[in-house]
Amino acid sequence: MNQRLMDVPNAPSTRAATVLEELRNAVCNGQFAPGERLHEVRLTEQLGASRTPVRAALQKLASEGLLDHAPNHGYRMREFPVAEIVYAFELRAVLEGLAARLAAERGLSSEHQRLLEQSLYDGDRLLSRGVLIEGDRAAYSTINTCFHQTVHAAAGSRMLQDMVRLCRQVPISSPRMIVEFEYRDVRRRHDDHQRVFEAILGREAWRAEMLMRDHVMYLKTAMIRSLPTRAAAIELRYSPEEASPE
Amino acid sequence: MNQRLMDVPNAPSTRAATVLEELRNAVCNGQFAPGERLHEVRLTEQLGASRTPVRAALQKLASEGLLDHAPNHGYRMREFPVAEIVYAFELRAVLEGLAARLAAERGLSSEHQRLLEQSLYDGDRLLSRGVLIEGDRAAYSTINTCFHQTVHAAAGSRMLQDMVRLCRQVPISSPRMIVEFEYRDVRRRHDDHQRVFEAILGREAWRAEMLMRDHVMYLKTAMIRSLPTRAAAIELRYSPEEASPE
DNA sequence: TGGGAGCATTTTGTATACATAAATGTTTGA
DNA sequence: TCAAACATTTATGTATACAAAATGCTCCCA
Repeated sequence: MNQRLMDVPNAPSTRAATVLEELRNAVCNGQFAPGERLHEVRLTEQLGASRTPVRAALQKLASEGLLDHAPNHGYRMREFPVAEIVYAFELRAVLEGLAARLAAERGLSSEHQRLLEQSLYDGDRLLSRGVLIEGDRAAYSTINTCFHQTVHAAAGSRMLQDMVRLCRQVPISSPRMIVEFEYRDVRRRHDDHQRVFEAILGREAWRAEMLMRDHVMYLKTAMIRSLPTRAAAIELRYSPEEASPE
Repeated sequence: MNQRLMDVPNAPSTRAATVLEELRNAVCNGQFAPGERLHEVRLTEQLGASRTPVRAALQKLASEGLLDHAPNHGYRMREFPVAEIVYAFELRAVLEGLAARLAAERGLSSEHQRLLEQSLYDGDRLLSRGVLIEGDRAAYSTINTCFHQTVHAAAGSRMLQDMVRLCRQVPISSPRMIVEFEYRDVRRRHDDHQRVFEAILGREAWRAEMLMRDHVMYLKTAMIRSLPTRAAAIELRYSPEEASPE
């Protein structure tokens, strides 16, 4: 049986959870400039809760890598240079590649298989018209998320799931990254999904890994293509700093 | 110049930092049984601080994945089945592989190159006797850590470094994993380092990734070999659960 | 005997007062 | 005019009191 079917979806029971959710949204949507300080008392007024839950939220976000914290100096918004955003995609690529491989090695549960087939079917239907219309963007995003999350779940490692989540919540700060959404592009991504699914189902571990990895790398290149200024692209030709390690 | 050379090494300035350090050690060394509850007040007495810093430490450890937390139900020690520990090695393998590739793509700073050469030189010296003596274990551990951390730093991604750190602090609970420490074994690992370094220095990105990845996978197999009971090994022939995803 | 309602206890969540450290601004001396 | 030291302000760290939720227990009743 499906446990927890009747749960109220994500009703934050405690004030700490509410505050955390609001703060995370604010942080991820670029409400704070890089390096900006987040004063506890100011947030207190802004969020309508005492310092305790606010501090809890700040600590959590800091440990997720979104904020910086120095003892007795409070929290600051982290800076996310373009290079770090690109690295997040590289990380996702190897992590999701690993997830696909593990899923192939373990095999799919019937429920996971059903979910994957469902999302492939929905994608087929969406693309069957040959053109994309208003609202398809959100619909495909849902389908896409379902496919990926199911693969992560099928890999069976909580740590892996957590890490992918961390990669995905990196604030795409400056250039409000708009991933391309032309028919050809979505078609390509959907075909990728199809192949990954076949590889997992056929227990072709190595192939599943490579396909998924390249699938995410494709997103990376799309993101880089969408960078508005040439300056951002130049920022990517980083060179190693002479800073001392660790 | 080397900045921060005269720092007192890791003197935890605040009580919260002290408590966090102590609690993390306790948790990682298996002081708590899987599923055991960690009462705030009890820890308060045990650690000699009020609930505030204790709670902060608990929250941090929970967000690192070492503890579980349910609102109004407190914190519990997480369970780490053998499979999850093996997954941690798989994760390390792909993450450190990525680190080696990025280091090769970016190129080494002179300081990073120096550190890598130093650790290789030290390893050579340690192994030149042809046998291992008392104390070599700790010495090689230091050398090994230096090599790996330098590669991570050379990759230039903080998120990557954080994730590797998470992988490395998984509590090796049940079978107090003793990695083999025979001469042949250490020799092999040292040779791996040598090759990885050459690949990075020669900007052979793909080769660096594969070599590092396999280097860590070798550790994984050594760990599995060292599992005491056959029961643990059987535990690895996991099959997908029929649980509902997400 | 079994089950459940209701109270007591325990434990966590929240607010807040106080302590302490940083940052700021001002005064004073050369 | 500048700088160093002191005083003031501000912000974070810590402790604790109170509120609310969960747990466990007793006792009653069918």
